[in-house]
Amino acid sequence: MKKTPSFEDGWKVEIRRGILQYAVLAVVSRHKEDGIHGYGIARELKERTDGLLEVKEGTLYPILHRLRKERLLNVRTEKSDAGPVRKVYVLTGDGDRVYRELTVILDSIHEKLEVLR
Amino acid sequence: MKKTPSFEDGWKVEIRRGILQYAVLAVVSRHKEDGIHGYGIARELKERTDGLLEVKEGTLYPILHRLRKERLLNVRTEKSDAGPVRKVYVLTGDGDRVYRELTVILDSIHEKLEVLR
DNA sequence: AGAAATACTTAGTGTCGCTATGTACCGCCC
DNA sequence: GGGCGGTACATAGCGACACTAAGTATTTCT
Repeated sequence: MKKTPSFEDGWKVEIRRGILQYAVLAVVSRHKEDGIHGYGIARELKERTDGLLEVKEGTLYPILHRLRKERLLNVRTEKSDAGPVRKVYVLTGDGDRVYRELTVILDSIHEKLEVLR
Repeated sequence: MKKTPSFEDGWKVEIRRGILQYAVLAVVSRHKEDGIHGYGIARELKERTDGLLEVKEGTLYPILHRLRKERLLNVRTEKSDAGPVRKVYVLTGDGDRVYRELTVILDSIHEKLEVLR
């Protein structure tokens, strides 16, 4: 039985767009010098937002690839004590700059939406 | 000379996704019984958000068509004193319900993003 | 050996905002 | 009466991206 996406599902997908990339930057940013690996990002996103910003792997890894291509993240590899080699991400200088700019934009949008109400 | 979209442009496009449809609902919601026509929505969105949520017509009208198809908006026509016939939009019962649900979701996302920082 | 958790990858799909263009009606002014 | 600017709506084509779904690979525990 194929699950047809409900209208509400659609809204949630759309609203998440863009926000997710910002959320990833935010999580990486909290792990300043040490960095954090993809799987860990997924875990934090889920746990620290009570499941609201949970991401599937097929969503997260493309985001990480993009952010790396844009030079917002650097990657290094690291052996894991349980599982295959990890890719550990840290913010670049640009990444930190963009993250802070986006914070301003998002706050501003939220403020304007309140004005509209 | 073709203008290649910058990285920052890309972010703004993504972050607006979904938000715009909510913003349209918000504007229509403020004009409860009287309703408001498309062009007026565009004007309000631009003026009341200091240009931040300005929409081009090619963006707005598809949104209105979608919202109508989803039965969140009703339409009636109305003669204009300057220009062609207007389509005046009002929220349906469903529209009002979805608008309020989305308000909760958006506030919640904003709150969770602050937790992530 | 098999299961389970960890960890990353990628192909295919649908949606949506944007650009660009087209259509059409009105009032004003020379 | 013809042009112009503002009003008002419609749509084709495009690129970006989250999602679904499936696959690969490594380690630990039983």
